[in-house]
Amino acid sequence: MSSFDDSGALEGASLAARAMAARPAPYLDDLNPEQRRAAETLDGPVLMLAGAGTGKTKALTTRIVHLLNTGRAHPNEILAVTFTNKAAREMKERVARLVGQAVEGMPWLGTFHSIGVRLLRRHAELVGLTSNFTILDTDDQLRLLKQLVQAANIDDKRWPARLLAGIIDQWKNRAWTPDNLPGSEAGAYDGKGPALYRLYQLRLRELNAVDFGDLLLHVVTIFQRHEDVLAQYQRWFKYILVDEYQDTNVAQYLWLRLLAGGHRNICCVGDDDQSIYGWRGAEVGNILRFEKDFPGAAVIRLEQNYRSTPHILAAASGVIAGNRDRLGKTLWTAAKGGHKVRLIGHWDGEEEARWIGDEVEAMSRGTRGMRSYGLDEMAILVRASHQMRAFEDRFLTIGLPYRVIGGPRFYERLEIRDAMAYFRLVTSPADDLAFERIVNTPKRGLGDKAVQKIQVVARRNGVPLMQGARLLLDQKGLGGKGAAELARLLDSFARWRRMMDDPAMTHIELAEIILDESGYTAMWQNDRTPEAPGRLENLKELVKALEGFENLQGFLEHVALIMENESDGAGEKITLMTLHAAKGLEFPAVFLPGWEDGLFPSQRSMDESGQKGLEEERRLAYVGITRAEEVCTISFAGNRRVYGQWQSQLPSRFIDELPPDHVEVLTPPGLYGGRGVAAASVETRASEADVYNSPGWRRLQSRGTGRPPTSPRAQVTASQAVSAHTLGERVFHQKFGYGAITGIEGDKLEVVFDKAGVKKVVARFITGADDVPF
DNA sequence: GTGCACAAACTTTTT
DNA sequence: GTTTGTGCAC
Repeated sequence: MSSFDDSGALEGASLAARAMAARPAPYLDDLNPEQRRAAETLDGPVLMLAGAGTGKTKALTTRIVHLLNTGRAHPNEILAVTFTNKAAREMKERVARLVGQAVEGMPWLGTFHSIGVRLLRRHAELVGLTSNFTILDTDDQLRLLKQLVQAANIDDKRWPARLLAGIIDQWKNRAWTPDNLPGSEAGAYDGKGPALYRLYQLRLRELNAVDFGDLLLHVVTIFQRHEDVLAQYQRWFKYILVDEYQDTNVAQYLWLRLLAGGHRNICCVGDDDQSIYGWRGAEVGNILRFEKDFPGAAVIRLEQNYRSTPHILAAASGVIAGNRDRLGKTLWTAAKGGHKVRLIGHWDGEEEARWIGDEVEAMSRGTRGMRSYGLDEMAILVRASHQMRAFEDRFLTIGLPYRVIGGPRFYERLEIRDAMAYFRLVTSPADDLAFERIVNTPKRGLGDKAVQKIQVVARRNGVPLMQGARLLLDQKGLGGKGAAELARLLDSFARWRRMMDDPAMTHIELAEIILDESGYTAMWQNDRTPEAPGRLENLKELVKALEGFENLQGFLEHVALIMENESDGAGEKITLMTLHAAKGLEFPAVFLPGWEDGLFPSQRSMDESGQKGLEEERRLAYVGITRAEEVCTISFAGNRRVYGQWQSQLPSRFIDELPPDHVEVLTPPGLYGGRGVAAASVETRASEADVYNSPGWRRLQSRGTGRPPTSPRAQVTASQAVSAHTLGERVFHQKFGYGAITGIEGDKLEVVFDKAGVKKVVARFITGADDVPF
């Protein structure tokens, strides 16, 4: 079975030999009893239910080491799958650290997708591909689908290609090929979904391309149709380990079940309470029914938490307790003391950002009896990425260094994708999508019409576009400037391809030559827009990234599978990211802003998936809280701009679910001052948009959080009773229309107008608005 | 064929 | 408030 011996196999063997020689297993002493059981129960199916912060990676990596140490498997006979490259990397590092040697010899430790690619490259011909197939990203995929939709004469206004892309994705997640698509799906996409799906798969095969879903689906298909191939791998992979099992979709589940079918030595690690990828096809059901799938499975619960303080843990448990359908775990900790979860409400999103910015600065100095926290120890976790904006704006103005994780990824940028298209086209001339992308970038006078002509010729002759273009030129089907430019481009590609085969030329030089001679670099150099320099910078970085690879092909594959951006790690910065991106991470201090109904839990999630959606949102809340080690600060705003329109917000229902004993309610800034006579009268005028009169806040107050039932909002106005106006009051302005007062400075008012935005106006131009607020 | 102006649709979450 | 798509003038 030499074909299995990948590059690392040699080191792998020596590593195993070395490990085997070391009989004792001191590494096991480091584990608690449950972790130890998880690491030592090597044979047969094992389900490790590992709560947040319970040391699951430790247990998992120790298990790998133990497998090696007991001589049960060579490093290259262990299949270990993770979801993210980061998790894979971490696991490799930790195994290496435990063994005391680099683990290059674990070729089958990787993400589902990267392992899928490797398997598929080996057996591509079994699904009608050749092993040098291209991996399309979502953008290519969408463009391809758009073409098909338009060709089918479908009104893509009513039936956007995007929708179809989503539908097909879901089908692939469920391991439904065009051939085994259930009848229930017949009506999808105006009844044309199934046919288009078939067409799409056909087209992909013609292009010798696959999308992300195919990386798993094709492999499943191969395993199902070719028993011999499956048997080969069943024998080879003696032990299987799966991380984040709660995130697997049906295709991945089938993939695993097929592979584990023989010996059943499969160990799945997961936490049903942290399943947050249902929208991507993940099936919590997979983990819930593991014991049914693998009768006699050992179920091991890791419940001792080593990360968070008791208050934080209690808050998280309180929230997650609202979910049904749980396997049930009770996290506990030996730790004592610590801060309660802090809760604070704000007037609007900007004030929230302002407060958090100030608080971050204060905490980095050390306040409120807390130790001082470095910026690297703090993170802000948001539900949706657009929430980051307010923070970025604020942090830029106060000069607080921050880092965004998971924003627009490097490889997704326009210039990178263009450059990649050039590279792709050099390595695989049949890549029509790449061709279409760059024929006219930079502008060569080859617009839609020219491209259409090329397509006609190519289709008629059954050849890729590149060849079709050549034919078109030969038949003089194109005139003028366009023809000359096209000829030049084709010649260039022929030349670059020869260079690629020239051993004297490195792929880095080649990449530079391509970008240069194509005029692509020049295009940006001549561009006067402010982002042009940054794009050139990115192109340089792209070329630099090539250094780590042997050739262009290797690089292209790498980029297709790397979804995370390697953001600059230099300097102390506070981290800004989504809750999804934060899974698996931990920070001493965590801020969780935007806990408002509709935003979090997300309205869309609830509309689309009802109770199931709400439960997933709740798990997201759980994930968020459990990221915090020492300080967790939850906040919400009473008003927020949504699509540029101001909306009043209610505190999240999850806030009601926080156990009061473990929560400390903070007073927002500027809300001190005496409570005078004005308070009572003012309160009656308070608009419904008022945070502190909202049902959620009132519930909070009445639950004995140690605060008198007086509305804090009343206190504000008391101190400013000199003004005839109050914060939050609805007003009318001749020119700007209706709005709400957000700031008072003497006779100057800051008003947020429904249509006109924030304005500073003088009080006498304002009249009260008696209509129903918001 | 290119570039600009305006309208509309839109924002979860990502391998 | 943003991005993306469409229509129109050059």
